[in-house]
Amino acid sequence: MTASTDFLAKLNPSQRAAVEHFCGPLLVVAGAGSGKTRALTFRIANLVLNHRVDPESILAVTFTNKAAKEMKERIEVLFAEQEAQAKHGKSLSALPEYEQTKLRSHVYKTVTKHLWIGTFHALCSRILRFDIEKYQHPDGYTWKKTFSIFDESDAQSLVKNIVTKQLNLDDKKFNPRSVRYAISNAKNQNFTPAELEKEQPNYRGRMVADVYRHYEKALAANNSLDFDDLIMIPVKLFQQNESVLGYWHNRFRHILVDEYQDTNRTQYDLIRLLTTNGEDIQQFNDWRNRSTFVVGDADQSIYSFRAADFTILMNFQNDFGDGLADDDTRSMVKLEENYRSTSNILHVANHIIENNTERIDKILRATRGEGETIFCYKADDEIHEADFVVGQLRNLEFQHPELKWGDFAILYRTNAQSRSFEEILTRYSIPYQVVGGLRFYDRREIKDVLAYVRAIANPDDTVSLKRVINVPRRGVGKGTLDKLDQATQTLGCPLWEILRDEGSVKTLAGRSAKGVLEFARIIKKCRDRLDDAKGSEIIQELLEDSGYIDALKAEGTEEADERIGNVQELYNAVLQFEEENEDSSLLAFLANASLASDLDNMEEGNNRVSLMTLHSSKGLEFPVVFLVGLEQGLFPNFRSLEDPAATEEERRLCYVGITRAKERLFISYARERRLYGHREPASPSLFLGELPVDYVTTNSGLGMPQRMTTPIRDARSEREGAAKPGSGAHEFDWNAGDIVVHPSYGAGEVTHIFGAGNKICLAVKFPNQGRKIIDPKLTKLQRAE
DNA sequence: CCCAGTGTCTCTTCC
DNA sequence: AGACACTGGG
Repeated sequence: MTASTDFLAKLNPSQRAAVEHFCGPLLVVAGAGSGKTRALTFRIANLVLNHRVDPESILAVTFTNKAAKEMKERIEVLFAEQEAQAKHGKSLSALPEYEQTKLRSHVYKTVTKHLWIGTFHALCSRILRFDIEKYQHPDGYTWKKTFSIFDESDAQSLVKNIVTKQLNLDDKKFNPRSVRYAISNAKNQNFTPAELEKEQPNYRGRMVADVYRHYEKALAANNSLDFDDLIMIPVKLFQQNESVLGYWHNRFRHILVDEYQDTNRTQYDLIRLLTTNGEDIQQFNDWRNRSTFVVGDADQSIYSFRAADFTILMNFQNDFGDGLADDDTRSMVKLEENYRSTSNILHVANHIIENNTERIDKILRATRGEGETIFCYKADDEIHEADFVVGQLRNLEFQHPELKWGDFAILYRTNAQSRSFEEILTRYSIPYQVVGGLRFYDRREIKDVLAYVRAIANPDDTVSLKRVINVPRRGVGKGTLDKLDQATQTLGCPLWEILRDEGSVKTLAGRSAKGVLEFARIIKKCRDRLDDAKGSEIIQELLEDSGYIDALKAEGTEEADERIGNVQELYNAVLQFEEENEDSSLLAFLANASLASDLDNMEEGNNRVSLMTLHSSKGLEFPVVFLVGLEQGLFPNFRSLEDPAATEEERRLCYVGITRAKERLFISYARERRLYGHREPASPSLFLGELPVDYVTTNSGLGMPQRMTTPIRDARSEREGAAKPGSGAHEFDWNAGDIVVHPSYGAGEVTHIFGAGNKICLAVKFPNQGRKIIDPKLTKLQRAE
């Protein structure tokens, strides 16, 4: 392959600086629509083409599987283009189709196949397939390569069982869901049960830690991991085993992380360990042939509910970087040109996000024309709202021949809001796709079949065995299951150890023994073929043998037919997986299925209106966006109303939604909405009051939403006064531990200092408000003694 | 052991 | 309104 720089000419200067930065740390602060995916893909291409980096030593972390797939695709095209120029002196598209295919498959074999691109979860599960057997849990548990990945409902029923059955706790006080959430949170911060207990030294903390301990034991007994383990266990393994860490550290010399503002503590630890080989981050400076390149935007941090912490991004300069101010630093680049949206849309977005106090200074410059104004619609109820949206949709599609159904998106805060839109879209026969909600892999029949497969691949997976031991009905009821359970507890062995032994089953199960033995026979038979048969063959056999399909056929209902169809689709997915993947084992397929999100199925070019939550929409863009349900309690969600930090996250979510739009943006809300089957009055969202009046047209005059007076507003007016040049941060020399007084939050303690020079930001902990990030240039802080 | 009928809770957001 | 867990009669 010939070295080439002409593809870099397509980049703007800051993009180019980011892409061409070779070794060392780099933070790319990339606003919405500033071409960060482009920077990432071009960077990978540049590393391989111009710096001769071995594709195997590149690790790129994306936020979704879909993004990973797209990135591989784009890199493949980029390389094929280079080769087409070098070999044929023509552009790729000018070549005959068979030449194109040939080139692309060559690129696949030599480059893209060897790149590790994926989500934290997918990449970590790959690492674990190599190394999990070397991991030692502090309580002595170990795992095998055949581990299962439990989904959220598996995890929750495990927790419920521990709370109610094993520890006899009151499940009102220790609601399994919130306990599970607390455990997940602990794992996302790389806390062991003991560390969690230390963090919360009270009765509840002790109890949750105890559940956590039992939960770990149960996972180990099933040779299973939950989602959080996929990341935490590699981290703990790296911390305890130098040679394992050394291997991966040497292998991954160029690390790229997208959406860095949404990483949590454990994910950060992983990146840090891989970069420094376990050396203290402050001491580490051996960047020869190595880079750690992260891209993010603190204004788009929307995952704090799964322990994402955007101060990790703000700390990058101190952690990995040179810690110098913007003008001098060599470890930060800002992408501030927005290529996506009209300037009207951008203005509205910028205006909204300015209401947040927790942010770093960033300008998003428009590169496009003004465009249309934003339209804000007040509806009577959610049906009327859907009528409005679909009416606009049809109008625009009719009037603008260039607009296709696939160019429209309806974005909402909660999945439950999709229904009213679906009904009306169906009525007008407009094709649509709902992204999210019930995942394909979460359907009952799919989970059943996958439970069979998991049980076959992982003999210790008792949870899966129990799920399907009586599916279809084999006369194995609760009584029998209890007896089997008891036996496993007494013997301390997995369920399968009992099932495999005919004598034991006959003794324990009595009349049900026949069904249990039949089940055991099926599992065993399929398991025996694991080594020599293809996964698809085993599944086919399983579906016949188990009578699963026959039982559905016998039902004869429309619902059962649909389930049969879904199972068929699953089978097709296995076939496709085997075709597309190097490692096409059932284990690999299962991992893929566990980590698949509904977004991954979303197809572009199938020309359907997209319906999805704001969270799912991150990273996407649409010519026309409808942002719906802007009501207090819905968006911002009622759980965040009391907490200013949570409200700010909702506002970032709103910012994400607005910045998805390229040409047109519609915002809507209803006066009344159905909730739990009852009509409830609704009031306009706080965010409506923050829209810049001159940029918005409405159907009801703009007096409507009352502006809320909150401390946040006060902080803003403060800011306008203070943001003059001259009033600098140089006056003060800030230190961690300083006590300051904030105009609206009162006294607090400085805990961190971000940035340097006149670009300094402070993290201040207020007794009642929690931690805030404050720019002392914008908000006057008084120093207290 | 299985089914049908009743009661309970829920709507954050996702890998 | 709808999904899901629990209970009691067959």
